[in-house]
Amino acid sequence: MARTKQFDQQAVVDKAIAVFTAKGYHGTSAQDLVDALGLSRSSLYDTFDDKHGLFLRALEHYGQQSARAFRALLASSPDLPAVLRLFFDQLIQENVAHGTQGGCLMANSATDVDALSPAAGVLVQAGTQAIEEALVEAIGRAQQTGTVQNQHGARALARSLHASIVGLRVMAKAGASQEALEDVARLALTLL
Amino acid sequence: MARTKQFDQQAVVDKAIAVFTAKGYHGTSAQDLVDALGLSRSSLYDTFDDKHGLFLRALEHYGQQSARAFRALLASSPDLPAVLRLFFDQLIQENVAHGTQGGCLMANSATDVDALSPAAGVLVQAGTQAIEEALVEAIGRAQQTGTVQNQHGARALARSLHASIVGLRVMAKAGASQEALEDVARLALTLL
DNA sequence: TCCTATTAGGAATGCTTGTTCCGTAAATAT
DNA sequence: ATATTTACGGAACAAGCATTCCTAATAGGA
Repeated sequence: MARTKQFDQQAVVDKAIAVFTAKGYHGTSAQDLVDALGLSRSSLYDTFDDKHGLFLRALEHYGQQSARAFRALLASSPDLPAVLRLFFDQLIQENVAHGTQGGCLMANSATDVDALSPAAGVLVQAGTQAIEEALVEAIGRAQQTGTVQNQHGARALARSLHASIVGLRVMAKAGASQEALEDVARLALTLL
Repeated sequence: MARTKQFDQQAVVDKAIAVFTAKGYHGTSAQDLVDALGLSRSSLYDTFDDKHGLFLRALEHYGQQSARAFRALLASSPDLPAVLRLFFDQLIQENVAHGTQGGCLMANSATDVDALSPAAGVLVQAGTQAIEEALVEAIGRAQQTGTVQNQHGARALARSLHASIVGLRVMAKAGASQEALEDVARLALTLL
């Protein structure tokens, strides 16, 4: 019947994730998006309704993508503490390499969730919950095989670890040193 | 020689802290500030140069104020774990009462420090550092009296606790349940 | 091949933003 | 008491914002 879309919608959303992560929602202008995504204003508004619609899509996609990746990582080895140590190391290396730049769209959005929409709040809650569930499952499995001690419940451990991960990310953006981040990671893992 | 300022500069900065905390820097307009601070545009620009100048003042003042309050709290009793438990309880109650609203201007600013100025980055770094130092001193003292175990260094413990506090705040804004926040607090304190 | 639905591009719009400017009122120093 | 310096309030400004609309190009179905 008609012309097909000339751009990969998924790829555009990925680029939008990068822009929103770097500049924040309010700090990103429509012009910024047009420049970075490589499509016209009209296509942008036709496809995503408006700036906020694109942001929601980006947030949703980021949440699903990061949860999936995290779940895969946790399942990649039976030695959960080792996997998490690796995860923390990578996280720290990223932050050392990129300085205060980069970061987590979910955490960034959480801090100004009031200034965003209720819909964004729902997505943030869902995203963080998904990470927690992934950790709960992995810790539960590791506790059954004796890889992780049973002193604390799997869910409590998951929440604690998650808070440490989030805290580490924020402290990294606040300009913490590599040693500081390593201390955070090391002590967080002693709870397992 | 001339007229004196008719408003309390400190009080104005305090109000600005509240506005910036609630709406974020980019989400706060000059009109928002005029409405909330109760002074005219010209007085605002005469006194603080511009919006960003006021923000820096607010950030600096918030950092000093919260560090001072935190230091006082930590010194209020020789039983450091009990004091910190109380601190966490208060933090959780605040977040339960006010929902996702409120929060920490320092943490909020840290997440979009890229979109702000280098000067803001310096203030964020100084603010977080002050909190860490307060914790290091208090933990060091508690370790000497045997109130806190010596298994981990004071600085590592301070950094770990700080990350948990920050993580807890962000998770609260992300819509975490009271039980989740309590789990985070409880496990963070087991390291002492 | 022609028709038509739908894209892309970009000019145009109205609104909000941060900031400045000016006339007026007020307070202190002499 | 007066002069002078300054804060004050609000109107005014230019720039940037998100969004819409119109036109021309394009790709697929008949």
